[in-house]
Amino acid sequence: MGAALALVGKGRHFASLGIREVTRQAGVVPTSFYRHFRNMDDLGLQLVDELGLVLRRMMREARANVLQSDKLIEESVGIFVAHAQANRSFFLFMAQGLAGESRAVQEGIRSEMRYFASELANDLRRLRLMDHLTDADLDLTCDLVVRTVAFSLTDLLSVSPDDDYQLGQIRKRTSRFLQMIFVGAGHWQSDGT
Amino acid sequence: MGAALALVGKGRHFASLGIREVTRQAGVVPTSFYRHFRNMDDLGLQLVDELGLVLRRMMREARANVLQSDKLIEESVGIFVAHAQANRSFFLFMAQGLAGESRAVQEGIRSEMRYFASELANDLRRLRLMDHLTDADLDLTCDLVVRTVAFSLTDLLSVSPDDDYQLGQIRKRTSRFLQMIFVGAGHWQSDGT
DNA sequence: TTTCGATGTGTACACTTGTTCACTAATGTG
DNA sequence: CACATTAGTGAACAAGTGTACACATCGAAA
Repeated sequence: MGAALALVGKGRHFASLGIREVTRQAGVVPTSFYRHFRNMDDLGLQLVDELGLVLRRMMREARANVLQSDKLIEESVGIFVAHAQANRSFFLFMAQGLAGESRAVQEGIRSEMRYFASELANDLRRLRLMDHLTDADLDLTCDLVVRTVAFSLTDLLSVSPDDDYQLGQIRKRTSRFLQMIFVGAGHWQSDGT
Repeated sequence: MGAALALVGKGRHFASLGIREVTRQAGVVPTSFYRHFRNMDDLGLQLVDELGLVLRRMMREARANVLQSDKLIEESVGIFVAHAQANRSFFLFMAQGLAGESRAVQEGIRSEMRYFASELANDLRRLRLMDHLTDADLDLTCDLVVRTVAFSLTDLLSVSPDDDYQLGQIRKRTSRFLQMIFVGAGHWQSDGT
């Protein structure tokens, strides 16, 4: 799994990786692959599981740091960007998987995003922000937020990991997106604007 | 190019296609490939160019039909979904390319999206909607709109092309997203919040 | 009608690929 | 200690891969 991630991190697309290639990168003979996975799709699925852990770690850190801040959004986006940097290959894999060729991986990643969105909704409910929204509309908002952040992965991962200026731009732009969404949610009348 | 698209339409990922595979699908001998393209990346780039034409056609149709409607958003989303259905493989290719393995294709698709966003901004300016926004903030809004619609491709293309119920759900959800964004833009003060 | 440029063909070569099978080394449990 | 499980090995095979080169076909311009 580490080898596959490493190749993805080097710019390859997961769908184009082969068994031999992965085992070569892992410094192991091709047949060893079958001790752990049935095929590449299987490997992909297990990567999705690990991705879930990474996302949960990120969420925990966000919850710990964000509450005491008055700039919820900037702080959260900052943490997201930091994690995306620290786990570049994982997030690259995630971005690829959304339109990947394995239906199962695709569904796995979507499901992680749904979970993330629902946790976000819970947090907002707990903080009594957006109290005027129905549950359905709060879910809608959180889904949109998560999508927007996820899309920013494609920006994030296409710039050099140490181009601090561009990174800052992306952080700022993503924060503005979220601000605009929350302004919209703040003025949203739950019965058709 | 048609053969490559056909394979993508069948669920394959563009990054995993090989020259021989494509020529086989095209009913032509492998060496013929080199009469038209230097390699697969080259083919990808030419596909992006054609994708540009498809998008422009869509934009034209949207402009023709949307002006006389009071439901700008629903109408536009409807046209988008219809085109995505009619050119499934093209849009599949677009969704894949955003996180694809060819940097050039990636940049090409982004650039199409930028163009699309800027045209949208022009239209909104011409219609004198969102007149209170600075140019920069209008661009921001349109970028967010285009991203949101683009992301909905991953929903759209993962359901069966003739599951009308799901299709309707996606159309409705995407419309709500855009409504929320425009409510946000409508209440946006161009100097912070 | 000849000539030319674009497209397609057939053969060939050196690799790479997924998967199989029987075998060996390491690991931790009774 | 012995034993069972797990992980890794090496050789083998049929099939597929990218690419090179010389040759054939065809439509249009001369």
